Amino acid sequence: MENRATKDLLYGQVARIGRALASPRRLEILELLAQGEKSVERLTAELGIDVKSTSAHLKALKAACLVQFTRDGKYLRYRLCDDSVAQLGLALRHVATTHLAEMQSAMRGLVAEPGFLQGVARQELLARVRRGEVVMIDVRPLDEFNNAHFTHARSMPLAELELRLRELPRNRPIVAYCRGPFCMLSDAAVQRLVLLGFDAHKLSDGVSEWRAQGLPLTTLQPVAPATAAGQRP
Amino acid sequence: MENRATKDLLYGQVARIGRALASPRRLEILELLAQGEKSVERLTAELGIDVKSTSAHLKALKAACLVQFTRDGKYLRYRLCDDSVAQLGLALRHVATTHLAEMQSAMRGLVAEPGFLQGVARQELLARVRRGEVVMIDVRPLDEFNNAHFTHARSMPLAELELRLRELPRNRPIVAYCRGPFCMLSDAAVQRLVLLGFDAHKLSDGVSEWRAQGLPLTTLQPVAPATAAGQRP
DNA sequence: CGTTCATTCTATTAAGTATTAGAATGAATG
DNA sequence: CATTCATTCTAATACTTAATAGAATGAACG
Repeated sequence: MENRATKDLLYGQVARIGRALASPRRLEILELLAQGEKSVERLTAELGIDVKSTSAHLKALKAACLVQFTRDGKYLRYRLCDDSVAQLGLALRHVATTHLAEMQSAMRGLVAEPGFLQGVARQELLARVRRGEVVMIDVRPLDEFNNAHFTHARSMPLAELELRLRELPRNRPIVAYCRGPFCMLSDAAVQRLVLLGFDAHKLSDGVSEWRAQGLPLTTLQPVAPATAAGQRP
Repeated sequence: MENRATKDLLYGQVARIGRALASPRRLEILELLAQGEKSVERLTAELGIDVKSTSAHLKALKAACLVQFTRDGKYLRYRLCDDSVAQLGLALRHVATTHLAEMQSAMRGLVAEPGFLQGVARQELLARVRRGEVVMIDVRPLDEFNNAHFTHARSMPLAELELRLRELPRNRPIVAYCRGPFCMLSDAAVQRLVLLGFDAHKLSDGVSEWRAQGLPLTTLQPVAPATAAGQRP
């Protein structure tokens, strides 16, 4: 049956992508790369695993054409092939959080979305930030902020938070965001700020979520690198 | 490190979905179910595999909460949990066809998208169909047509094509579609019709693609069954 | 009760994967 | 040339998976 062979081939190719998405580590790498290019060394540090292991995962992602790299001096800088890869990650997370009960309970452990945000549409939140009624801080490392951030957000990396407390207002709400719903940088920031008496809240959206909703971002590059496959440069 | 454990848990859950998508068979099942509910027996026939094997794959999809079933007499009727599952399938196929070179070459074997469709926006095609300038046929089995089809398309299952040739016009273009870009029902129909002298063309879109673009569909059910998880009813 | 649809259990075979670790290699820097 | 970043190769262990097949079980039908 000719049909069978062709279908097996087509679905087999798609399944290669599925296989690349079947590892927690690789999903984490994709989320990190969605924040901007990163070297293998940097990824390794963020993941807290062996370099060789990172390299192996990157190889798998490259085989599925989800990431590319270019050499930059001694460093290899990896990035997502394309904005559609970030969208795929979003779709996957969306299905996961909607359908998997265990996921729900795991996320309850994280800092809850604040009451005053739950009822507020993203557009309205943005308007308040723009009017200065709410201060929005981006607690990711500075390079990720520079690569793309919510318009009107201020960079305030978690690592520098303690030293820069004076920059934060005590008379207005503060909203912190980071890489997305699974990233815990903003949880840590909010927890600390609340303890210090600030009116701090978490926004679980990250840049990918914001972009998918067509909300305003300030980006270094126009939108996406957008080329074909993950070949040697 | 508490962070690590939580992240592993979260990404581990998402990776379960990735694993479910890592098998060609299961992707094929998802595409079939995107056309509407089907019994295990029916799926088994379409896939051309062992019933036990179908059952095992369905179990895997159920574990990832991608499908649900209800009993209907002797039959168990499976369906996608949610429209977001179909969207995930679309996102996956999109990345695959864009990035994987081997996929491109495999698809070249299929009947090419006709020239007169390539430059035509979907809206314009729909307008022509509505005005009767083009006849659009849905060559999937009737139950799939009944579940959801492009508005103004006529049902003309491939199995009945030879017997119903007189219903087709010889003075106007015919556009055939089926389950999506990987389905070969419309390829077979177009090939046969062209051989018989009809001006027939393939539209590679299926109902999922059409829906994602917000184009008009006629559906049996409002939009989606939409409930929680794939538990025993 | 016998039949059909579907799942489960058993078991085997074969293939793939993650993790870890040590040693070697390649590419660019200074 | 020594160093750093990164990959590759090797190897061992352990786990997971797919396909297949025979036997048993459960659920509904008539």
